[in-house]
Amino acid sequence: MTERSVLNLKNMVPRTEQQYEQIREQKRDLILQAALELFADEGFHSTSISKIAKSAGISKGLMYNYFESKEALLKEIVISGFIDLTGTFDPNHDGILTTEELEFFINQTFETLKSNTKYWKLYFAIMMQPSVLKMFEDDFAKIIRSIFEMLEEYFRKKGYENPELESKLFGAILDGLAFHYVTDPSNFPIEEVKKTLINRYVRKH
Amino acid sequence: MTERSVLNLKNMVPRTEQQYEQIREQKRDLILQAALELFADEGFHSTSISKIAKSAGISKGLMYNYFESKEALLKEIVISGFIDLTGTFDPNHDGILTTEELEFFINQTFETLKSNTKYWKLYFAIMMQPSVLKMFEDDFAKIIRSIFEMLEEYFRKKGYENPELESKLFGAILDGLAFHYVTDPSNFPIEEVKKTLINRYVRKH
DNA sequence: TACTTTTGACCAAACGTTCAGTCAAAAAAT
DNA sequence: ATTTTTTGACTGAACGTTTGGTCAAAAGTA
Repeated sequence: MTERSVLNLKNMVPRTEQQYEQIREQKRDLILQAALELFADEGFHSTSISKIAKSAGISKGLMYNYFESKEALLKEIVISGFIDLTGTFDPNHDGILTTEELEFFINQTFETLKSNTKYWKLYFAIMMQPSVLKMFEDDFAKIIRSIFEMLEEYFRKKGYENPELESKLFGAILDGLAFHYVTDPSNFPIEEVKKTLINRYVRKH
Repeated sequence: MTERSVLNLKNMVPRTEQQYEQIREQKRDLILQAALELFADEGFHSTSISKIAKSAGISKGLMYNYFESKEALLKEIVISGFIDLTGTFDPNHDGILTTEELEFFINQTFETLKSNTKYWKLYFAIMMQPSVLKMFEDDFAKIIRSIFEMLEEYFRKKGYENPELESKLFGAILDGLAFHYVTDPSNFPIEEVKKTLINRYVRKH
């Protein structure tokens, strides 16, 4: 105590920075979680800042201590989620997709589909709204393009007749399955579908 | 004019009513078209009644002469569009899907995808918002269920190992392709994908 | 005149955002 | 040990704006 006061003559801090930082981070996560849930369930425009604040157990005003705006809040949720989602593709970042990596990616995708359904919902909703999508497409485009290039190369290596077509078909199938799953999870045989997909694209050829 | 008044003795406002009706119908279609376009591009909540009115070339107040509310307007667009879309499935309404009918349905689906992209966009956006979807799910559920039942029966008849799984996979693939097409039509090889799909599901087995 | 159609000013409600001020907690001074 | 000072998380009333919806009046048509 006396030590500190000697050491911190200039820096007069009532609560330690660490403490503040910890409180802030926890609360930030709380807000992000509440916002994701509401954005996914009710849509971006139908979800008011007040509703998010209430769901996170804080005041409306405090929201603006943590996030610059409602848009900035959405942006952080969507972009960080997208990076999480696509991060399991080509995990060693060598630009080449092996059979094992593709199987791993499919497995991971279905795993996040179950564990993070809310994010997938939000993602699909955003992809359908050009006025909102503009906020993200720069961030998305690069990642998506590189994924499709690697997929194409994978199918070429595997001897498919039309690799470009096959890569787009594969992407569409994966998104279609995800779409149907989030629309009605209880009636979708996700495990069997996953097996079928792996059999069709990984084991064969 | 004198001619007309002679011809219409009993009906005090006869031919005029016809004219009015025709004008009304035309204007209604104009509004529906403008609204579909805006709802699809900007989203339901971001599209104001004023914007639709301006786009249709009429006043805001007149909108309420043609539609009870903004919600009723959306409802009519979505439901009538959905009926149009699914009407080409089992066209003779005998509850049984033939090979030719399935091929016809796939062709029709891809045709509407190209000619009615805006509707598909709106449909996907709505499917992702439970709070909005509630307005429609009663109307959708019956149709969707019957389609999947017929698909399942089709695959059973064709000798597929797991018809239920296969029908859900087929539905997901079709929606996935539609989703990717409306997201970026210019980069999607829709014709080749259609051929591949028909080859895979109609010609084989 | 009798009618329908059309307009845009108007309303209450809800929105995102701001901000003056409160508070508990901890450091510093006593 | 006690008191004072300093901090930033936190609140909610208030703001300007936009919204879906209404309505009296004007315009058009017979």
